[in-house]
Amino acid sequence: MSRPEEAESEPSDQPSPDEGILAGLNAQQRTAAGHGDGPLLIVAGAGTGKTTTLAARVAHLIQEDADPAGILLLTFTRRAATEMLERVARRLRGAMGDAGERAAREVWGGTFHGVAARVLRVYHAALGLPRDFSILDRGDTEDLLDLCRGRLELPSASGKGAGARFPKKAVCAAVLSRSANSGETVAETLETRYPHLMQHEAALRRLFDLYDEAKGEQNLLDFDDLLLFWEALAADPKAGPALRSRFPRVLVDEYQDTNVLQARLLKNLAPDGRGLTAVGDDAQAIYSFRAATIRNILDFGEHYPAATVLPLETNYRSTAAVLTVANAVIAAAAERHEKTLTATRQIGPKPLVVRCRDEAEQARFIADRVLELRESGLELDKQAALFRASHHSLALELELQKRDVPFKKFGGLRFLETAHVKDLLAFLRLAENPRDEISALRCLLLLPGIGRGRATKAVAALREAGGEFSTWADSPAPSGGASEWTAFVSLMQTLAANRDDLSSQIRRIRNLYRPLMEATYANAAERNRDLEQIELLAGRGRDRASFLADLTLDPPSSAAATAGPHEDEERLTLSTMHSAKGLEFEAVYVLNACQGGIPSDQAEDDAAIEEERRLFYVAVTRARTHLTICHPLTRHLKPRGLRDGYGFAELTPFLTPAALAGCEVMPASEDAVDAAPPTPAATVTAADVRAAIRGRRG
DNA sequence: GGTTAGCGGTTTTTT
DNA sequence: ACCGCTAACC
Repeated sequence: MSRPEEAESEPSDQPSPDEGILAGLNAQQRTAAGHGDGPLLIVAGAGTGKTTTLAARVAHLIQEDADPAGILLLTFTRRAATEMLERVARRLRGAMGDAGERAAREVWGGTFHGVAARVLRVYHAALGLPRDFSILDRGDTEDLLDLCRGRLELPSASGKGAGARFPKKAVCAAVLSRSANSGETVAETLETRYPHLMQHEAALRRLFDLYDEAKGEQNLLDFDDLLLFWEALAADPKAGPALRSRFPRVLVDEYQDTNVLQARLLKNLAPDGRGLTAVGDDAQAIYSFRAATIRNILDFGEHYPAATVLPLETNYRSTAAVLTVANAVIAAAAERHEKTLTATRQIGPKPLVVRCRDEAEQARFIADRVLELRESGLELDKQAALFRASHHSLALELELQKRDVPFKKFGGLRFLETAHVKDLLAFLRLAENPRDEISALRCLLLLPGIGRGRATKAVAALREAGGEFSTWADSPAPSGGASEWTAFVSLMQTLAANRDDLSSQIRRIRNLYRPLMEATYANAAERNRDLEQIELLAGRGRDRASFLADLTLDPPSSAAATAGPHEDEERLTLSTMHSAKGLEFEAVYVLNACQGGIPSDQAEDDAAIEEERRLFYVAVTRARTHLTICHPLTRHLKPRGLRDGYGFAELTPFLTPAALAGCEVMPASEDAVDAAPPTPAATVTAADVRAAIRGRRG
């Protein structure tokens, strides 16, 4: 694709041999990539070639003789790490040939959690941790907490009595995780975020203690443990120095979305900041719900007094027209690092703000426009629809389905979080770690004739037998499901031996599970296809433990993204704004840009509204050329305590007059011009009016 | 005693 | 779609 309108071309990862490893970078990028050993913060605005710069910096370090296996590259997603390391390899190949490419593969790249797991598998012995711990995802954490709550005989979550209500498992997990990630005590977290639960502080702390104990006994670590154990190792007076000399270089991407725990970990990995590089943009901080704090990036200079702070301000992604609107959106933010992004791409259409009658019209409009651009040569792969909450895309999904437009959806309920997928994996996880009681319970409860009572007893028997599944063969089969029980016990014994190829193990599980699934789910055939995907995903010769860990730490974001019958078919992207972080598209459609859509109606205090503003900014800055912001005039409302209904929706306040001045505002159809503004219900009804008309006729 | 079916009240964003 | 409760059923 040629883009003659560009004043400057995007930095390239294929340097010509005479320009050296930093070839193709602009002056600001070159300074950042070539910086020495001191602590470095790169404040990189949206689309300013952050990935290019970071990749060049890693390549530069390796060329300057840093041991690639001593470089940690911490990114927000695994995909970001993979992409970055590919770019490092490309640069190094130019400078060092094949040896350079091999060096790039030695870098330890991944998410904080992924790298933590890898570090702990290597250094487990230093902490007296077993090497083969299993990793709990969010759902597992909740289930185990729930189990512990039962053991403590705490009041249940939905008791009818008004005062006695104990928080639900999801809330308990949120409190615990927030406290771990923010560095606050449980009491502080309750006070600041959950004041209505303060009466339960003592009970919650007992619950969390028991949960920790259970994890210890069952050889489990949750997401937060991965970071906490890594931090403990780094902070240790004996092990810490060894870890530091093993990894003298640490580079962190998306630094604005790190939390107190992660900052503490980094401080322990590089106490004076030597070898530390952080890259981020305070204007794109959108993860405070995960305890991320913008203070990390704003206070970098105070945490590391020797720090150099370098900005990247030349935007290579978006046209000037798009950037004008983006700059106006973020200019209204309450607190921010002042920086001005300048565009290199001058020519492009004005962003559109489209008034739609309702969500259905919004869906039709977007589908029309996607196909129109597709006709003019812009592939579906280069277009994306972005929304605040996963369910906002429902109407659009229906419309696309109707018109046979292929799409893949990111964000929201994950493939791995669906019941049938979790069921299948529970068998594998139990075989891998027979002490894992959550997985054991899940498997047992699937079997006919086994409910809570028998399942609990079977788990206890397994524990006492030291994880030998043969102990189950001796106990009597339940009356209602003798054959299933026998098949299950023999399956577990086979899996425990771990002699078959992983995909044949999954095949065996599916054979047992399929009839059970057919009895439970109406759409068993569809679900069975998902399970086939897992079998394919497992591939050949895959190690079971690492397969399970990878799946937990880097879950496939959608079933369609994993594979499917038309794997390489081009598809439109549907994504939550959160999941679109770091990506770019030629054409972006923002859905539900209305009050209650973005900002979400869940956002209440000023800080939350500011974060919604940054989220909207993230969405807008994903667009390279075509930006279409849709605003339905009526919206499905579900206010607390009221019945469902439709209400008038105002345009998002984030499109300030200054931002709107850069846009072309248009209705999607004639209908969309005159939708009713908020009007109180009239005292007369249509029937009254008809009666009056009749009366007037005499 | 223990399992299963049915019902009513919730569901932002994610490693 | 999911959780937790209640009431029928073995």
